[in-house]
Amino acid sequence: MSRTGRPRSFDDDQVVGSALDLFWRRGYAAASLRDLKEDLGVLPGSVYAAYGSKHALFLRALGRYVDAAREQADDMAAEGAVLPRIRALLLDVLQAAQATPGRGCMLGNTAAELLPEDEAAGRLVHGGFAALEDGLKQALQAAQRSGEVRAGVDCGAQARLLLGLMQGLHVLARAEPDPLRLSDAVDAALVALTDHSGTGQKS
Amino acid sequence: MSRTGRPRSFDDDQVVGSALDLFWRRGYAAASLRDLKEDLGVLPGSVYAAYGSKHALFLRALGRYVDAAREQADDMAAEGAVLPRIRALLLDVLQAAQATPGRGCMLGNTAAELLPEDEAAGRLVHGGFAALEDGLKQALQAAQRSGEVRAGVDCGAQARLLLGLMQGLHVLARAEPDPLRLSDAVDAALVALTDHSGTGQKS
DNA sequence: TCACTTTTTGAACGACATGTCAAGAAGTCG
DNA sequence: CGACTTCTTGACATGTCGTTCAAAAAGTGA
Repeated sequence: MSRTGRPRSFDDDQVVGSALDLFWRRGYAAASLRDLKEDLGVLPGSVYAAYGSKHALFLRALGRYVDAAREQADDMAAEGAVLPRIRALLLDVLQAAQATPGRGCMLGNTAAELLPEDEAAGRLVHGGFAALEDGLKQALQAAQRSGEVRAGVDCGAQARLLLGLMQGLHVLARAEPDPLRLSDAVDAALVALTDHSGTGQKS
Repeated sequence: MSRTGRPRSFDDDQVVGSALDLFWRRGYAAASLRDLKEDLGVLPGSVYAAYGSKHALFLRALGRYVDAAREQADDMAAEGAVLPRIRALLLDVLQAAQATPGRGCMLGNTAAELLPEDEAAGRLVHGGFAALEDGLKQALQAAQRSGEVRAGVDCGAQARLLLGLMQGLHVLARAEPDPLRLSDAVDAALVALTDHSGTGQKS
């Protein structure tokens, strides 16, 4: 059935998308609803009528980011070689830091600014991290079955290590004039996963 | 020579220390000077007379944190086994997250909130990260000379990896109800540094 | 066309932020 | 003691924030 009354003048997806962009760049507290008006022409009153509060809009935007992270996590164990894909994922953190500085990861940004006080945001962030960790773990396990990853490796622990490194790179890259300088840390994390028979042994 | 006039009623070190504690817990923007009054009894007017601005006081507090990080970095290559000390350093991140949640690392917090816009803070954070990276690298190189670390290891890259993991753990621990769950990621990063002749090889 | 419903609009509110300032308090030095 | 200097104090200026609200605008359905 159709609703009566004046229709919305803005598109919900566009508003949430622009809100995500704004919160991602500036953080939650530093992004004001008047800034959103600048970006979208939507006045605070309309935001309140549509979403209830600034915090509710933030959770919508964060939820969209988490959905995107979930998709990325699901694509991680796709066909083909896994390790190059994980390598590209981590190097992309550094590339993005160089191309568009000051963004970082919305999950990490939110964790640093609002957790653990903000429980609703905490649930979303935790879900995003859990999805990424699980995606990495599944991908590593698949790679282990195909022989791409050494047999003795604890894929769960390695997934947590890689996720931790990823978040750490987001942070370090902010303070680094040349983020790509950190690239060799990615390779250092990955070489431990592959087989090195006949190398690095005592004579 | 002694100065004339009414003497300060507060101790500079105490104020900077309490400011550090406050900024560390709440972040820069969310910590107001009136909060400092609550903690110390020092009114905003006195803060401005003594330090010039909220931002200047923040830089003083951040500078103190960086000094402490430098000391920690210097202690890293002390005598005795290095890897257990690095392991303890990383596990302590998780322990601290469990014992006193919501603090994280002041360097990472500042990077996430203020960088790269705030250039003065950026220089301090960069210096702190550089000191930690160099401390880890020096420690790993010393451990390599003593045979504790395998010969083929790139200590610079490993230092960046460990620093990245450390910062990442600070972030992940905020969203984790049980931070110690991430402990195995620390060991996963460290086992790659030691010698494993005769293990993990194909039959 | 005309009631009816919903959204938009812009002003306004109260709370709180940083930063300022004049007056009083509390020391030091001749 | 008394002049001088500095610090403290609390009120205040100014601005911005999230949020609310009444009135105008713009649709829908009979």
